Amino acid sequence: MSRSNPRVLSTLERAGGFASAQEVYRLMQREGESIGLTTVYRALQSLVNDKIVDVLRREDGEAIYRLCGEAHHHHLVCKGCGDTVEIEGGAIEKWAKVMAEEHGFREVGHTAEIFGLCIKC
Amino acid sequence: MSRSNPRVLSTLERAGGFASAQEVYRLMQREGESIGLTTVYRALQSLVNDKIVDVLRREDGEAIYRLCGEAHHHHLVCKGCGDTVEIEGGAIEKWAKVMAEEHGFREVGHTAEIFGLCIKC
DNA sequence: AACGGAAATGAAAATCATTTTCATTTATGA
DNA sequence: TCATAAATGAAAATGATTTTCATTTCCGTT
Repeated sequence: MSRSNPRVLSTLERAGGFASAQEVYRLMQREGESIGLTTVYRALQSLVNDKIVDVLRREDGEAIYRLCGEAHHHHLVCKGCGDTVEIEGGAIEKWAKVMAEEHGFREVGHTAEIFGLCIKC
Repeated sequence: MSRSNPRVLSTLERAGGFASAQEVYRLMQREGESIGLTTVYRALQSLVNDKIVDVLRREDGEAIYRLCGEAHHHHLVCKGCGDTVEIEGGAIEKWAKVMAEEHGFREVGHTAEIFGLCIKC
């Protein structure tokens, strides 16, 4: 059931913990690993399901994957270079909770991301 | 030079200020407007260049456009039936601003969504 | 060791948004 | 009126991602 291919995971780690499926694939090719693009996609999806990996979007819409700690957090992403800072989301948690209650929603989750230009860009 | 087709802009407005290129196109078709998909894409790009329109990404990577002036709001989406409630995000705005400043980010935007099960589901 | 079914694999084809090409039409201004 | 630039859109190209499907690998059971 678990298609979380460990070779894909370790390649993603080696990539600095931040790469697209295509990049992971190319990296593995270059390193002589024998793997199919499809398998890379499936492994990444699986890692996302297992919450081992996070998925974001580049400005051009390409999905990028990265290792993710267990703690629930949010991201501050640079539109220019893609640099990412993990940030605290206490305010969001509260906001989501309040809003959901106000409208009678249960089993509530949320997503939140901030993007802008970092100092270097 | 300005390809900011006014018909596209007005359709985007009518769409609630939030739609993908494909959706704008379909909407215009349905309303009997004669326009090509290519032109819709070009018009939207142009509107973005002119800072009349903002571009974001859906979770699936599709680009969605919205009027810059539109009151910025967020969504509370039901996982069961898909019902959506527009909600105020004052807390988020502040949070995003503070976080961005803390890390020296400029030209900051954000996305935030809450999902859960509504009363009916 | 041999068998059988479930899961994993990957090549090739399909999908889908978006971009590019290019021939045609429309607008503009000298 | 003419000439040239800009706009248009159909069709083809692109590129990421998903699906299909035949094959292979694993594993537990005889």
